[in-house]
Amino acid sequence: MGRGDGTGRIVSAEHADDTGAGILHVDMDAFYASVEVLDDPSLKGKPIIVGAPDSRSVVSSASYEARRFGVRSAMPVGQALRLCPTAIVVLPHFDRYLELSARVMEIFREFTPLVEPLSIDEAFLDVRGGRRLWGSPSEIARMLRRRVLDETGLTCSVGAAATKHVAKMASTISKPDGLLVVAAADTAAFLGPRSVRALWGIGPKASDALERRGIRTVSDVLDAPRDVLERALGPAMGDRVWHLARGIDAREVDTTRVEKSIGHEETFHTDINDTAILRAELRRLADRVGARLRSGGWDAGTIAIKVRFADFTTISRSQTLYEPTAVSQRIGDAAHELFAGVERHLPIRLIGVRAEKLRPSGSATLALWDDDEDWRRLEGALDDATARFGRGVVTRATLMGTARGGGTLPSNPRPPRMD
DNA sequence: TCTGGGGTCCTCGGGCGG
DNA sequence: TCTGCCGCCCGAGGACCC
Repeated sequence: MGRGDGTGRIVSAEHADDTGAGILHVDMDAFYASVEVLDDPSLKGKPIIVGAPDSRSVVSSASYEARRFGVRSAMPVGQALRLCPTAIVVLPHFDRYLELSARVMEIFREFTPLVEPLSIDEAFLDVRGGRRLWGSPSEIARMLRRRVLDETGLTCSVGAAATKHVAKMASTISKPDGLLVVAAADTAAFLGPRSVRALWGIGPKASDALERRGIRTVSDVLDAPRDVLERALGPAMGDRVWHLARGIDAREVDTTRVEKSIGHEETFHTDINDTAILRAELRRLADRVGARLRSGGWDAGTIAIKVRFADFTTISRSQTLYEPTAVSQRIGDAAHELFAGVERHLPIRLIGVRAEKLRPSGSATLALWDDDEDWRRLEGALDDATARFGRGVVTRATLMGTARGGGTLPSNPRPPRMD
C-alpha cells in the first residue's frame, strides 16, 4: 500500500503513447481505509485511520484526508492522532478486505490470465497478448479501472510500462485514482529525475549509503561506476540497482509464486517476563501456524522463533526438523526448545513462530545411500519429484541434503521410494 | 514519536565434506 | 595422514515491502 499523500501526482493524457508498455501494475488506493468508507458511507470525506486505538498499535492504512495531515501507514496510532486529532480510528476487518481483494483479482483475470498478485491490494498484469481482444495497454488499463470502480466501488491506480519495476513506479506516482503510461522509449527520461529512494528495494538505509557517495537520483546512479554501487549496497543489491536505473528488469509476470513461509507473531500490551505465559503464547502461535500449514497442504522443514525484548532488540532462533511436519504439537515442542536456549536479559515485548522450508504435505523417509547406483536413483527421484511438484519445490540440493541426513522427501500422491 | 504483522530476500560466518 | 581450498548448507540478523 502506498504511503504518499497524493501530492505530486502525475497522470497520462487520454491519448498518451503506450508503445511497448504491456506490463500493468494495479494498486488499490488506501485499500483498507477505502473499504471502511465503502461499508460505512458516513465516513466519506473524513480522515480515517485503520488500526487499533492502542498505545502499541500502528496505522495499517489511512484515507487521503488523513494523509494530508502527515499521517502515514506504519506510524504509531498515538502519533497519527497528534498530527490529525479529528481522525476517526477504525478497527480493521481483514475478512472483508480479503473478500474484495478476491473480487478485484477476478476482474484482473478477465483481462489476462497473466496476473501476479503481489499483496492483498496490488498485482502485476501482462497484457501484451490482449491487444486484439481488448485494445492497447492504456485502453485495457482504462477499462480495468472502470470495471473495478463499477463492481466494487473502489478506485485503483495503474502504471503501464515495459517492465514490472517501471510499471510499479508509475502507479505510485499516479496515485490516487490515476493512470500513468510510460512508453518503452520514454523509460530513461521517466527514470532519470527520480530519487533513488523511488527504486524498488531501496529503503532508508540503502538510500543513505548512496547519498553519502553523492548519489541522489537515478541519473546519479547512471553516472556511478558499478563497483561504487556494489561497495555501497553489496554485490547483489548494487547489481540490481545498476540494472533498474537503466530500465533493465527481466522479471516476467509470474503466476506461479508459492508461499515460502507461514508465521504468526504478537506484540503484548505490556512486556512479559513470566515464562509460563510466554510458553503458553508460543503454544498458541504454534497452533495457528500448524492449522494454516494443514489447510494449505504443507509440511514445514524448519521452525523459527522470534523474540523482541523491551529495548526492541530482536533475536531469532531456528531449527531444522528431523522430519517435516504440520502437527501443531511438534511445532510447539520445537518452539519451546528454541525458546529454552534464548538468553533473556529483559522482559519480552513480542514473540513469534514461523514455519519455513515448506513442502507439500506427506513424506517418505529415505534410507542413506553409499554407492553410485543409489545416487543415480536419487537423480531419478529428483526428476520424478520435480515433474510432480514443479521446479523450485524440490531441488537437487534439498534432495541431496535430505538424503544425506537420512531425512525426508515429499511423497504425495505416491512416495518416490528408494529402498 | 516510539515503533504491527505478514512476508521475502540478502549477507555473513561457521561447519562440513570432497 | 595432514592441510588447504572450495562449495554447500545452515543459522542468525537485517533491510525492505505492503
